[in-house]
Amino acid sequence: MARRRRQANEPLLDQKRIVVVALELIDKVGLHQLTMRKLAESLGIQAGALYWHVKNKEELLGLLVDEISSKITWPEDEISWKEAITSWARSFRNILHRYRDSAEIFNNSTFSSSYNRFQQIENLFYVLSKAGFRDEDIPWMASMIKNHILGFVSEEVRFHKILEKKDQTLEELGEEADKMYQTLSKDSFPSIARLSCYMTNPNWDREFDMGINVLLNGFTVNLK
Amino acid sequence: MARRRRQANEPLLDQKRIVVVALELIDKVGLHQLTMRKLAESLGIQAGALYWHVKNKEELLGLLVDEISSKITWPEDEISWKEAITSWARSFRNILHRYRDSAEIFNNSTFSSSYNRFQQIENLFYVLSKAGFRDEDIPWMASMIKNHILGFVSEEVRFHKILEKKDQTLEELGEEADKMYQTLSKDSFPSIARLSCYMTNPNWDREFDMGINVLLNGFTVNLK
DNA sequence: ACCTGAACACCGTTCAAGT
DNA sequence: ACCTGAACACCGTTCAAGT
Repeated sequence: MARRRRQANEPLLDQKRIVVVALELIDKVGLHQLTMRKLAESLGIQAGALYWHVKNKEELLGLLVDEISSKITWPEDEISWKEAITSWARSFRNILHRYRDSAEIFNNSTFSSSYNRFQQIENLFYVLSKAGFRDEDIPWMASMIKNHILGFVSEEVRFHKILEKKDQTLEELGEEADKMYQTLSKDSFPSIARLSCYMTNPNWDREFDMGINVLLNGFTVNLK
Repeated sequence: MARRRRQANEPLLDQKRIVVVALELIDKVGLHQLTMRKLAESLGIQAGALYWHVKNKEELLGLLVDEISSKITWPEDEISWKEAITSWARSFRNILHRYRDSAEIFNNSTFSSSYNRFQQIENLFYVLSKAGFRDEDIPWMASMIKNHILGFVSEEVRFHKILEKKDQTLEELGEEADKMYQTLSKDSFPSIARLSCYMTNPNWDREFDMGINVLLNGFTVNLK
């Protein structure tokens, strides 16, 4: 297959390339190290040039959300609405894990028009509608599902980051735990003390699915 | 009551005063304008002095979360577990609305030992435990409730901010809507088009309570 | 139309030195 | 012990000028 040669006047940049390289950069250095200047360096251009293609950093983050959203998959149409939403939710979670810090990007991005995000919402609305829920309830139900997924994965990531940190500097484990049990003294927080083993050793996959089940059953009980 | 005079050697700063002034500053200028330098100016000291009292900005944000958490109230012990959690959730939501951008602060703060946050978790665990749920399920159930509240309020705030912006620069309304219906053309997104009236005109109070109900009923169905 | 070069107005954090 | 002064190593964004 003949590779297309770069035209003399062909621009070095376009939004797609910026987005792809930005995601690669985040994968390497993390979201809080993604700067317009470092992104420009990765692209081999000056920082100012980015502003010809995107309005500002906020818009760039919106484009990243859109790109990531495009990877989320829906199952075939043959199954029940509960199976469909569960399958979609799992795909969403997997994608959030595939792109470093992407849950944080989703949380911080101000809602704006975005084709692939709307595609996901459209599908979710469609499935809930076909399931027989009332039009006026569907948007906030969809929103609850989305919030659960993003909140859940955010917590997973927070947890993993703490573990990583403790592997690096092992003395912080003791230091942190000390601080805990200084102010916290088991007497003041008996329930936390009793349940702490379940907090520090969660079964993420199971709890994610349980959460989805709680929502879907809750919807059925309340609204059907 | 005699007001205590400032001792000659009494420090200008302590964590409590820093936290209070930081919250005031956020109330005036918003979270993304809270900088260590502006905070120092509000306190009448140099920026570097802050680092004697807090490790860094992240720790400061953690202290803010703790301070805000201390304002959330639990009802008396006489009522059912569902009423208790509903009442607490409403209080949490009210507090998040009382402190500007506080949902964002909660979302971005990495979990650390904090007395008042633990107080809330302890109470939530206690109520769920007394309600008869299994120990191993309580932490992720509590987490779901928290995620719903934070996600819900975050969306409320996003929504309000969009409305504010559109009041200021009214031409953006048309521009934004244009962008929408250019890429979105109602044919591609029929469900969104049909439900958009419920998206742009939500009944926040009702939908918040409905969400809590969905969770509590879902818990009952799945786990009891 | 697209990009460079250079500037503007900021940041968080550190640290010797003062008191 | 607590704070100042000043620096270090950065940011996002703008914009005349080049091609």
